[in-house]
Amino acid sequence: MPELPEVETIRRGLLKCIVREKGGKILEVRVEEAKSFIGEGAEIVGATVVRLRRKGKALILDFDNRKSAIIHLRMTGQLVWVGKERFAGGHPNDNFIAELPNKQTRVEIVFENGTLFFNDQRKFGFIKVVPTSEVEKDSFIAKLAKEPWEMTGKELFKKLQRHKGAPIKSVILDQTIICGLGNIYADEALFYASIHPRRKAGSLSAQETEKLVEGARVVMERSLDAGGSTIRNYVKSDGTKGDYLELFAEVFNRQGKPCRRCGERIEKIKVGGRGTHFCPKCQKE
DNA sequence: CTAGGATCCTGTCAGC
DNA sequence: TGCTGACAGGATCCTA
Repeated sequence: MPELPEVETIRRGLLKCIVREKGGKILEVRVEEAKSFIGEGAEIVGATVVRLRRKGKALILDFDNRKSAIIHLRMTGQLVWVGKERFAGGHPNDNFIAELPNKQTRVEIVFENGTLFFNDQRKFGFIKVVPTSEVEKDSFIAKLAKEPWEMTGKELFKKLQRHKGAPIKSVILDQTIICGLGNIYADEALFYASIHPRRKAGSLSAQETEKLVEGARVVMERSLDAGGSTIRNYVKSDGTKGDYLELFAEVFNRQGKPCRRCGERIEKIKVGGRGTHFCPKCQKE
């Protein structure tokens, strides 16, 4: 579930918790689910986090011993820091505020000043320890395309021609084409650009493609602004769950509700096996 | 090479 | 109250 803005929000939040002296050294790594941790926990015991990076939806912890941890949350992963303060991000469920560890806790990284919990209901996510020099060679990282802020409309337009028969929604979900969008922001970006999600990628004009890249930037920035504060509120709260989607989503999860641009009812269909939300009037096929 | 579907896994919700 | 099937903010693997 977590897409680029959620991962970036986690990165910013964890900067204050685990980098250098903030979290201190790692004392112990507890792996509760073997498939959630690739490598040996012992490789990072005694190490300190010196840098937190993000590549698309992947979070990268660089340690002071030439090792790095690549973390991918996939659908239901979440990271919860429990120290003096509590900070949580990723898949929004009750684990944000629940007692930890619990049934969904897959890995615990115990620092001197707190513990980082990696929870993941569906076990699709993972933490992978590799030499820092090998991060860029990782099979997933190496294939990542540019993020929308670095990509021009022209570049995307050119890439679309190689997948001209596929629905545009499916194409922009492919991280090797454009990096960072997931199911929410793909729908939101298409709405922004007034493009029907089932349109063949090859049918988009250069101008539409330009608008689509712009939309990707805008909707993710909007979420970044909303997400950061909402997650803080979420954690600080007494247990009330705020739906931060409501703060920025125009179409996602709004099926049956009126389009904020034209009043038409938002529809939900299936595209490439994924639930897809759009306005039939603003986004003509 | 591309496009599309199945698959990994657990949990929740709607409908009977 | 069970049971069943659909679905879930991701990515990869397999097949045609």
